[in-house]
Amino acid sequence: MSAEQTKDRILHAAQELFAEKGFPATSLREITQRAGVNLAAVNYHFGSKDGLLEALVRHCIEPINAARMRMLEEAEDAAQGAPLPLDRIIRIFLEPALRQLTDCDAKMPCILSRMHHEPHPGLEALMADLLTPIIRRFVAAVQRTLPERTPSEIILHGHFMIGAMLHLLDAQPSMLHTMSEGAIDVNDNDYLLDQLVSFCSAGFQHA
Amino acid sequence: MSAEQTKDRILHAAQELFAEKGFPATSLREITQRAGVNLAAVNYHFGSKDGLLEALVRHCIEPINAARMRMLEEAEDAAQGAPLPLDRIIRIFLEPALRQLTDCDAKMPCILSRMHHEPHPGLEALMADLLTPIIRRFVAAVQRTLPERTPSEIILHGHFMIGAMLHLLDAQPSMLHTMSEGAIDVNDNDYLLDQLVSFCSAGFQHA
DNA sequence: TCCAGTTTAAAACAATCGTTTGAATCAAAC
DNA sequence: GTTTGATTCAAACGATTGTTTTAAACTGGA
Repeated sequence: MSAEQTKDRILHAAQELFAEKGFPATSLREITQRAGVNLAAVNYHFGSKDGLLEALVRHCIEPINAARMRMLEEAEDAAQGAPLPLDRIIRIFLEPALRQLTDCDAKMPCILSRMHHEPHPGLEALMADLLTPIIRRFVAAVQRTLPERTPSEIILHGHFMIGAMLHLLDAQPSMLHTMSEGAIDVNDNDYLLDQLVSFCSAGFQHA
Repeated sequence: MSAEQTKDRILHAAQELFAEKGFPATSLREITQRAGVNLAAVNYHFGSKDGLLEALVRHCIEPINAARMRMLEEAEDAAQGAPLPLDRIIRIFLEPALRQLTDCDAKMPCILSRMHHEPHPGLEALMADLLTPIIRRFVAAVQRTLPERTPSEIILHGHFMIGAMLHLLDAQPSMLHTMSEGAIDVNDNDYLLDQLVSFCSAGFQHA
């Protein structure tokens, strides 16, 4: 097995287990067993368990943020300087994250929410580093659409939006399913995305 | 020291440490040391570390839910059968939770968010048991105000609202503070509550 | 074929974990 | 003052943790 294959299998197993049980409750033996590699491979390839976590965070977040940046730039280019509709901006922010639910192995709780809520030393700073440029970019876009809003208001509303998104991504679809007595199709990600975009768009524009 | 004092000190120390570092990463030795009690006291009074977690969850959640129930019933009684304004319902749901931020020791990350996101076996079911009656009660109240909404829609919007609330309660005020370059006063809980209520009220009423 | 560098394998490391034990201590009832 | 039950204490238990070590297996270029 090549080195890249080994690293990928470790990352994949770690993503599943961290999402399912959290970082401290997951042992390296569990990860390497599921990945089918030797225990020492984690320390060899990633230096430490903490190193694996940081690599996993980057591995999961960076593609999402890259997609957000690309889609926002394409939309702004196409608009030729005109402000984008608010729901368009919000959808561009939310869709790459929610798409994880569709692309990932079925039923896997999403690692993205776990990364935001895992209280690990240094992780919050790393997440802030990865998210700050994206947030600034989207705040600027919203400000062009809602010029009467202050940046602080937009940031606070974005905070609410991210919270709603993370909670939807979290391992709680069962809660939604049981509470609605099966009426909500938790696998219909297009519907969930539409509803979330509408909810947040209205929230941003509140009187 | 009486037995009740011992249990309270353990609960208090556990609340701080679980909120700060999460459940699996917090050792009983750390808790008992901070509480100033003997290590064996946890197993004596709560049976096990898991038993302590369950007791803490009930200790933290039940007062909030009791306040929600009481305030909603008082408001409905005063309205004499008329539907309550939406923002009134939402404020009654959010305020008892956000008040924790004011009442708790300053700067303490809120345990409420951690409890929702800690992936511990059995904890999700316990949280569902504690929250289900409250949610059903509030869904019924909202449905009287927004009769054109289906229960499923209200539940989904409530899900978004809870996500926004938990993210605000989470240990991320520093993120808000730095992103807004200090313009957002993260200690002004009245302002944060007002904004969250407005955001969610608009979200519930979206076209 | 040989060799240098890389990756894996199994075992052992010290440290820490939750839990249990049994004696010591406490408070109150008789 | 003695007894009884509840509570606290220090110590130790076995198990598991992340990490390191040593040798074996593999890799691709001369």
